[in-house]
Amino acid sequence: MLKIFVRPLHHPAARDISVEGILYALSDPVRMQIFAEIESADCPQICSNFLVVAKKELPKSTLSQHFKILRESGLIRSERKGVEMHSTTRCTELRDRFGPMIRAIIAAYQKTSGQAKKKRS
Amino acid sequence: MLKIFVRPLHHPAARDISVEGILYALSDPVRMQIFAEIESADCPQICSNFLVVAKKELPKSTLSQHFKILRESGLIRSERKGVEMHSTTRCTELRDRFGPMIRAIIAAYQKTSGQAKKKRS
DNA sequence: TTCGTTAGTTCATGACTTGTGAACTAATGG
DNA sequence: CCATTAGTTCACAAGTCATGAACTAACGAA
Repeated sequence: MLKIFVRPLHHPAARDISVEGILYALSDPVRMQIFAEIESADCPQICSNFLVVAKKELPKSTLSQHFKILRESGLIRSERKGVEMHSTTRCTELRDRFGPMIRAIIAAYQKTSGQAKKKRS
Repeated sequence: MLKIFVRPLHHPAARDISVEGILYALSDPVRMQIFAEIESADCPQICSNFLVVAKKELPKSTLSQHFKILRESGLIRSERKGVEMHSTTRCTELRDRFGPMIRAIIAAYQKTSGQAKKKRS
């Protein structure tokens, strides 16, 4: 049968990473948590996607989408390692392009998470 | 007839402002532009909503929604001044709660805006 | 007072997005 | 070659967003 299912794993070039795209990616609590975990585990940290997340009671397809959005926003770089997927933050490129923004976001998130009573909308 | 149409103009308390809500609000290019304009026009700057925006070729209802999202995320404070609406950034509260995050986002946005070739999704 | 204008909100709805189960791929280990 | 693990893709229901139409609310002029 030989269906060719190349799955390209697209990562944007550094110059194509936008502030808006990053903010959008991190505006979801699940993605923020995932990214903060990868980021704070000593940059650049390599980890299996679904071990990092410890399933979080979310379906695989949902997590797969979240990782895709993080990847395509330029925040993480993913590589297939055998049957697993490993992700690292693109922290050097991100710092070069956006200065202290990412660090400031993670710091603010870690300082305030779990204490807001309301959410948007 | 005397319909009472109180329109409350809700602003969240500082402790209820979340990082995710702010990132979501600023992940839209129109809102980012509006906020950057208010913010960079010397904090806290008071300005008529629709003059700041100079209509941007968007319908009023759309802009009204964008201002509402900025307001309810906690980024701006709005006040009715006669027939106009005036907004200021809540920069002191935001700095107290989130440190340099907002400034870092605006700086990164101003440094890179207009140069990304692709956008999210 | 009433009319007109300006500034903005609310509502309804159609278009787009997002989350998820089901079915799939792809690598590895018996 | 079958089973298992890890993850992706697809389809579609449910939710969110953008916008025109209709409205409010303040003010100025006659």
